[in-house]
Amino acid sequence: MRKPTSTNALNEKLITDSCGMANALRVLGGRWKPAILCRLRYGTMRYGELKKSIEGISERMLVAQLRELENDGIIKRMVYPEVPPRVEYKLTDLGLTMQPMLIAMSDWGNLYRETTEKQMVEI
Amino acid sequence: MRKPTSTNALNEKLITDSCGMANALRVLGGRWKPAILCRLRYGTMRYGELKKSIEGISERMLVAQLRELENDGIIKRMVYPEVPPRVEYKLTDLGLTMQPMLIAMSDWGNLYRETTEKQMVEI
DNA sequence: CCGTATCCAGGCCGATACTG
DNA sequence: CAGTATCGGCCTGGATACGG
Repeated sequence: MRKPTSTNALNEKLITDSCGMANALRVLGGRWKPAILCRLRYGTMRYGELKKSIEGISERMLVAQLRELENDGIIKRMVYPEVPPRVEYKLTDLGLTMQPMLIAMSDWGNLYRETTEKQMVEI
Repeated sequence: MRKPTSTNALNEKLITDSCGMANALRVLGGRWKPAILCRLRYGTMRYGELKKSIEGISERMLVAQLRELENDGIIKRMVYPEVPPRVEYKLTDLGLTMQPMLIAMSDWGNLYRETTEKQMVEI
């Protein structure tokens, strides 16, 4: 960046990359979205299963984060007209394309924790 | 996840992965951190260069995000005792290990934008 | 079982002014 | 040039109670 031969090309790449990262962060950056996405990587789950599986989450936030992921096209919500009601969530095809990114983030996050000895609380 | 043979092993993996992602998000999740990290990927930059390069950022936020990245061990701040003062920022070795993750995020974010036709503003 | 509705606290972040 | 200091709005997210 000090003395680039082609400033315009580099600037375009910077913008593209920054926007890409910002896009990714906007979609998966939420207090509980990592936990939700991790769980749905292994298959379909019901609302109640998610709630029980994610310790500490409130119903308000679970619904809110699920709705955002749904609106962003990452997960699909399937309602079965039964009594008692059943609602299942699964990744969409677009959601499945996140896998390499999610693995890269998980790997680096774990490397970071091991390197710095800082530990996180969230599940 | 519906009927796992070994619930404990899966739960541990879920926790590890979620914590990893949460760690990663805590470190690089900030309004301007994508922009900063993208720029430092290409080499050392001065404070003023960063400020000029990142459109719309205020000095307060630039300093704040730089300090957080520094405290998290991602970037190094180098002060040269000259007049006028000169301060340079660069990625640490730990910061360099983020590259695969950053690329994965940038790639997916761009794929997401192309797929959904949603566009972002941030640089 | 699967959610909504309401209230509210804390922190993120922008704008502005000032300094070694 | 490279920052600090201060104020204030807004949005995220937590707690709690209620509904189909």
